[in-house]
Amino acid sequence: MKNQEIAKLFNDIADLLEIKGENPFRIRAYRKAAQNIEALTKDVAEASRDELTNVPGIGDDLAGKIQEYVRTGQLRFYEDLKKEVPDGLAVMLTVPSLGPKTAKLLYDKLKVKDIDELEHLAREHRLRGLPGIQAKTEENILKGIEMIKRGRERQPLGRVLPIAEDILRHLKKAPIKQLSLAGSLRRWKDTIKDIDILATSDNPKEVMRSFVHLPHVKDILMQGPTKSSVIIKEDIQVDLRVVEDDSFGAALAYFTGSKAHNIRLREMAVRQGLKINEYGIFRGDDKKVGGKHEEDIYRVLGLPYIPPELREDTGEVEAAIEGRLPDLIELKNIKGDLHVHSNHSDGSHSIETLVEAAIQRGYEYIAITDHSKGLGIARGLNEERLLDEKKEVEALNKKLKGFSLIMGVEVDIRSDGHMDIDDEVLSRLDIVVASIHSGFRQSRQQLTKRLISAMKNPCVSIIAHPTGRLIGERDAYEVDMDEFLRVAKETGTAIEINAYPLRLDLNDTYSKRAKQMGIPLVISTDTHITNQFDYMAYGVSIARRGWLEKTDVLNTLPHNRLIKRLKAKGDRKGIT
DNA sequence: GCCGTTTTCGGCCCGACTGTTTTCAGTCG
Repeated sequence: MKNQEIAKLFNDIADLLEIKGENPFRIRAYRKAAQNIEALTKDVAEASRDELTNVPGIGDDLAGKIQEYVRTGQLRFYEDLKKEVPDGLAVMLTVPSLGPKTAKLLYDKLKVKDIDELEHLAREHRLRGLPGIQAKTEENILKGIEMIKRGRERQPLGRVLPIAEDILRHLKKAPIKQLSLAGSLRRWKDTIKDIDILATSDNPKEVMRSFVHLPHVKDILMQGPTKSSVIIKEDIQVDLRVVEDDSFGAALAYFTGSKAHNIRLREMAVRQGLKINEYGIFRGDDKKVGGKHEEDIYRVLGLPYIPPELREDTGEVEAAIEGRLPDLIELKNIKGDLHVHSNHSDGSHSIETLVEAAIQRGYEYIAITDHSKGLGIARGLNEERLLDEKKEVEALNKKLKGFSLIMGVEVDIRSDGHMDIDDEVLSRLDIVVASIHSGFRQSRQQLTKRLISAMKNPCVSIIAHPTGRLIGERDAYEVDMDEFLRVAKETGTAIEINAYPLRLDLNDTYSKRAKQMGIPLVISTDTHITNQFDYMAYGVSIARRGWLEKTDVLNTLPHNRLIKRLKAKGDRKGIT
């Protein structure tokens, strides 16, 4: 897919236009288009001109630019633009507190065009004296550079959420009435840049004081009467906003975002003679018609409530208008976990212990899917040990009431595309989860071929963590996702949304695409130790962000129907 | 640069905080 590439191109163009001081709405058009292309499930390289202009935010001009880029591998307009704006100047925009105006000023007056030079001049106090720049600005620029060096990239949701919840627990000691996470955390985005918190209080001043004095805080970025920002020890920015109780809903909607979603709502509001801000929704001049509850905003606009996970302006507003919002899957719909490791391979617990933990979580079943022999490091099972495990599972199953163990394996897809366990043995299992654990550096073609050969094996029920990404540690390996999804559909193979916080693989965008194509999905945790069963919430959040409903996910089915579905593939009876 | 139950031209979301200013521009979300 060229989508990411083109999105980056448009964002780069927007940066350059900003430095040039171009019309801000033109700049916004590029950013908007970039964002929509990024979220698009269809490959723009294969889209017709009509299909392109049908994408919101893409008109004739940008469609032409996309086609030029797809056809020639570059864009004349961008190449010309780069000649006008010196190389590397756009990088300066990554410094917090330094925007396009200042970057341009620094270049015009001092010929500064990269961050090292900027740091040097700031240290020598040679920036001050320029219009609008004094000691404090110099200091802030140095602080910003410091932050970049520490690396403020996005962090995995699973790492940030527990920290955020701990901050909430501490904040509750302040005189607070209502308290909520907002921002991308509340939308359950898979990576998080900063933690947004909203509170209501009769004594905002005291809340702000408590906030900046939390034990987590390393540095205070700003502190105002209703809004403060700090950096915590984990190098994450935390923003706290305090409003009155009567504005809680409006503020929550506002701070949950996404920005693009909010802009859509506000545009709708303006057309209806309404105005939305963080204090409420207003008719005409200043008559407040809602804002205490988040639902007010949507109700007054004539829309059904849109869940936070959908608020990305990727079609949810249109769906709301047309009354076709999905009835999103919920954690409580999940009836069992289909990817679980025991101490037969690299898990920490006996199968009995896993069963107890699963029952505690209200599950009806789990699948035992230990590694196959190719994964020596994980004490993977050969055919013989696998069949021994099967006997143990069968014996346990006889003793269990109201709970079922499903006997399976996580079979390694070898580098030549063969399964690491004999087909005859695979066919005797209830479920076969196949995945790639080696040869990540193979070509896109080879990797795609391996996945396809696994899906064409009638014994393989599910492809686990299909792109192999580990957020912040390892990029997804190269797979032709179009081809992968097409074959999944053709063979009736289910695809896993792996809920392990560093994986979250499939991601939200591809989950949505898989759903649209009618491919069955499962949500599994890849549990190696019992408390990892709780990662299911992260998997469900990806599913919700992918617009999935209960009926799109196989492990919402009761045990007998699940087994039928899984067997249907091998019998080539099709999926019902 | 996009877009249209006000519009094919003239609009385009809204406000807090900071620093450098004597009333506001720049940045951010």
